[in-house]
Amino acid sequence: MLDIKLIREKPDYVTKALAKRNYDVNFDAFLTLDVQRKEMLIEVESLKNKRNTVSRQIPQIKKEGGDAKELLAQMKVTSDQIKEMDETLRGIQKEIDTFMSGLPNLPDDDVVAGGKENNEVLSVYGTMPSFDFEPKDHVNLATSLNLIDYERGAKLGGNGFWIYTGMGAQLEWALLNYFISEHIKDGYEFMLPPHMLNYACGYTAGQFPKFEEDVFNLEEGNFMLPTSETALVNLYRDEILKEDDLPKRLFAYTPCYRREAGSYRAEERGMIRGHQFNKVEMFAFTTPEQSDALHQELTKKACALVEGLGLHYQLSKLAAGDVGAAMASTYDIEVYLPSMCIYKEVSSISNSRDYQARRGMMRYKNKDTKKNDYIHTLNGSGLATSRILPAILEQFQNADGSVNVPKPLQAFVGTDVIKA
RNA sequence: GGAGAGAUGGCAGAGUUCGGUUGAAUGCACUGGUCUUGAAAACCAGCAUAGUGAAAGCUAUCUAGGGUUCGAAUCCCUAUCUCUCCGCCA
Repeated sequence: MLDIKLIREKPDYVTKALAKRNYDVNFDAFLTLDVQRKEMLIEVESLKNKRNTVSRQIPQIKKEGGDAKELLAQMKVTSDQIKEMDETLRGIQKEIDTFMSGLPNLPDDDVVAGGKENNEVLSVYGTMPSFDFEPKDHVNLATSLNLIDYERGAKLGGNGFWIYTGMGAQLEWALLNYFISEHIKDGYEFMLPPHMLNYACGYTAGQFPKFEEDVFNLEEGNFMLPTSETALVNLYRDEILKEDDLPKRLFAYTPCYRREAGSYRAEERGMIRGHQFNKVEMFAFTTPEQSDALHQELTKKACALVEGLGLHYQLSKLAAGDVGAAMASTYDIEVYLPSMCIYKEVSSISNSRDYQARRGMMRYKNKDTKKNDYIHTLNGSGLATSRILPAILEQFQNADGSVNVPKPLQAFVGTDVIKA
């Protein structure tokens, strides 16, 4: 949610900032409505004041044996008037809320305009792997090494599901263990949240109402979380934290459930895009002053994890149009997939600033001003194992079809090379 | 799944029987002050959120949403959540 005051005071500034996302808005009608709301509000409030004042006098009049009949009749009229106006006002308020909740976050000043094509590669780690043999793709490798059972996965869950089997499951689990133990080492608090969340969680995260179609909804009204960010961001919804409690550094492991309706499955074979994948997610709650530093910290952590595995990757800063609606700034870590000759996202590290905090009323008591200010929320994958595993298979494959196990995983897996 | 109890400020906890200046007693926590070499204790003062206004103030909020009433924390309906007992169960 954007600050409505900012829209009132500097509508052109907001329009311009959103234009960087290729998002067109005109605030004229909205501002008219906003003024209308305010005028009406002042009117009802004065009516309510009248009602309250008179109501308070009535017991006194009765006590003195006076006749309040006429007053009561008058107040009945006033009361009905109030009810009617409140109704209209509710309608206007709802219209305003709907409009406000649909607006995406303002990109930071240093985020460049435009879409994906304007993403900027900041750094590259390692060298592009080269093979003196014909390298296989991860589907081929995962199948021939019996790491993943795609067919039976589809039999069980349908298209977009797979089964980690044997060493594949061990490898996946080893990745999770590696990430988790690194985060614990860094002093982040480990959370295992519910996988089914209520509507308010999706709203606060900024996914609802716009992206309701992207998640699996349950009959009970809850939905399956598309990322643990959706759970973590709601931890302190409707709460006021102490400034000394910030920043809070957390991480969670959950599977992520996504519809991925009408997506690129055909061209993205294997486990690049599924309805369920594993991810360890980092999350931070900070004061506005701390959030830039935390953004750097989370990014560094995510990079360190990929580097620890020895994978060749690049770090990009996203252009405004590629940044998620709830975010102000995002770095992507993209790992190289030889079979597709592309860099594929394994981590997105974003600063939402106060956008999510406004939606979820998350504040902290400012020590200096004694006022309640909105906190800043940041999130970053650390990391999506289901995207990392294909990269490991493809980047570390040998001519004989075996795959070298990255050092940090060897203890968990119990071997340094996976053979058929 | 069945039966019952409950939800009040940062926390605890009155108020709900019998609707009337109750945005809400009291305690704790927190903030400032007095005292003290310093601290503790004691004492004094302050301390919910949001909207609106230059301010005084006004309006709303006692889980949420409806209703009754001149007036609702208090009465009625619905939803959500929590707890207890029974049943079932990893």
